[in-house]
Amino acid sequence: MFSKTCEYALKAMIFVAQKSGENGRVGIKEIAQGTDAPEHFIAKIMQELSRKKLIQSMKGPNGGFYFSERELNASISDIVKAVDGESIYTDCVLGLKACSEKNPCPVHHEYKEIKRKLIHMIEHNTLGDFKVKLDSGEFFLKNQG
Amino acid sequence: MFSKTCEYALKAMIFVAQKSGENGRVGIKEIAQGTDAPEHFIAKIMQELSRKKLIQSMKGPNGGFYFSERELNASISDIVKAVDGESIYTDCVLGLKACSEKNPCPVHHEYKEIKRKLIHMIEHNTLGDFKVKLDSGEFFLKNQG
DNA sequence: ACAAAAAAAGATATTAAACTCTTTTATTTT
DNA sequence: AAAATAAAAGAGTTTAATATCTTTTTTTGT
Ligand code: FES
Ligand code: FES
Repeated sequence: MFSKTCEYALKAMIFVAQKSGENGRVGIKEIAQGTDAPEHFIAKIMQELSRKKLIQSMKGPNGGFYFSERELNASISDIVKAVDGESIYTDCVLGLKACSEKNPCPVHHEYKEIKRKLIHMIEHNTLGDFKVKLDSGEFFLKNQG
Repeated sequence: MFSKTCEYALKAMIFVAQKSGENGRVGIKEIAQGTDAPEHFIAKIMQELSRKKLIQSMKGPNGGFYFSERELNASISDIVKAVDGESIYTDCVLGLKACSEKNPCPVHHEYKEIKRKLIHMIEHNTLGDFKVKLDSGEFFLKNQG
């Protein structure tokens, strides 16, 4: 569904949302550890997200990534768009140039319902929401073991 | 959602399902044309599907691909499994090793509903069903123009 | 039997995604 | 000011997906 890069991005953002707060910033090493992602790769991704103002960063000792309130209101969808572009909105299941009513593929009418729910899911979950969810301990960002 | 290879496979299979029948077999060139796919690439894919008994093929003059009744009962899901494997069943939205109740990611509970519908969609649409659909002229396997 | 047609098979090439390594810049602490 | 820390930036590598090209085998029609 999403690119691997995007999966890493989402996990990292959710991880930082949970970890950061009063206590301060979260470093790349900690993010990589906490989400089972390759350190240098996730660093690149965070760099990009930072450039796009979806997260704050600070260099130097005690530096790292963190959120201001504003950014905690960003939805999964905002991150997905930043990394994978609009494809989830425009892709046709069978790979037609665009998913549309004018040139529908044979599964279009069944898929559009699903797509609606998919989009609802990513647009109505903010990073802030996940912070609460993860604190409950019922959800994970990496496999146990 | 599906790999490009899988999209090609699906379109090709649906195309042949529609075209074949009393009139006979459908050649690779015609399939490539009719689905906007690279000829040599789709040839490879059909080869594999034929080896997996999801479609029949015949070499030589008037040769090509065709279905027997049995194969027209195959679902989208059968083709997806043959090409992309089980990933649609097992993938976690955030890329955890597996999508499961035991190690759920933060979007799992919302996603599993969607996934259920997705799986229903691919399991309850047979190639035969598409034949009818496409004959109606309301659906397309490639972009117009 | 021979030539033509068409898929099967094998081998190779291209491209894009995923990942790594090295150097630079900003910030803080001493 | 100097040293240490950590992200930013740049460059490079690896791997997997996508695509093409060439040869072989099977079948049919003459
Ligand atoms: S046109 Fe194919 S999913 Fe909408
Ligand atoms: S565990 Fe992530 S979607 Fe099910």
